[in-house]
Amino acid sequence: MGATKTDHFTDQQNQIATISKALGHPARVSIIEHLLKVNACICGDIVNELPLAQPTVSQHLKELKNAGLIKGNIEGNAICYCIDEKTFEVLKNYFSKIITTVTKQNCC
Amino acid sequence: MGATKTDHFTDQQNQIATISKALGHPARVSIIEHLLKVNACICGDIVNELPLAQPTVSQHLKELKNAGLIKGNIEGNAICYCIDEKTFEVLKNYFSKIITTVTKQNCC
DNA sequence: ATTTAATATTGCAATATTACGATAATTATT
DNA sequence: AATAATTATCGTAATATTGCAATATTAAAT
Repeated sequence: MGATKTDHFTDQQNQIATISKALGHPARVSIIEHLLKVNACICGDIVNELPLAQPTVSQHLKELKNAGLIKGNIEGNAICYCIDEKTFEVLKNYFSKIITTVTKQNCC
Repeated sequence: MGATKTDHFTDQQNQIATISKALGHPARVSIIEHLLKVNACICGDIVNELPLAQPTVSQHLKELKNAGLIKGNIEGNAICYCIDEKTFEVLKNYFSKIITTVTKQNCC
């Protein structure tokens, strides 16, 4: 089959999975790091930075945006993309909770 | 094509992507949460908890293990799986760094 | 109104993932 | 040694992802 039965899982589980999935490709991690490096938000020169064609980069940006990891503001005919910390905080808080819960218990 | 050119990205970018990808499926997030819930580490009753067949669960466990998110200890004829905090800490620290870097800069 | 520049969309091929039935492997119990 | 219990692997079908050329869209500049 191959159908992912999202309806069998909680909203939070699906949310964490969706965000994580968006970060599950090195090109998208690389885009995030580039947006971080250029201090202010940047637009289309991500294409020049990555070894990928323009449509491919555009597609990756779309996925990051859908996951809420970046936001894009139209500036003239260019689009200014930048990181959306809120979504990263969701992940960070989730993992923090896991870590503190685990260390309290004795395992294997 | 569809080939993911991992060699074009840094080791850290590939590492973050690999770990994130493993968490990029609600079933695997659900497995992590179940391991967390049952306090001590648990073995095969994950199959009973999830709406998935035994081979599917086994496959998901394998991916979580390959990503370093869980570890499995043989206990008799069963296998005791538990969370490996170290890998979650890698993610947490990475996202923490992103968050602090972003909030320092003014964006869009 | 054309042209130019920047980004998105479409269409398609290659590959990867997901899921599960059937079966194998491993170990404990009888 | 045979059986039962537990987990892994194989094979395979359905679906999703990745990547890019070609093309469309959008907005500024001429």
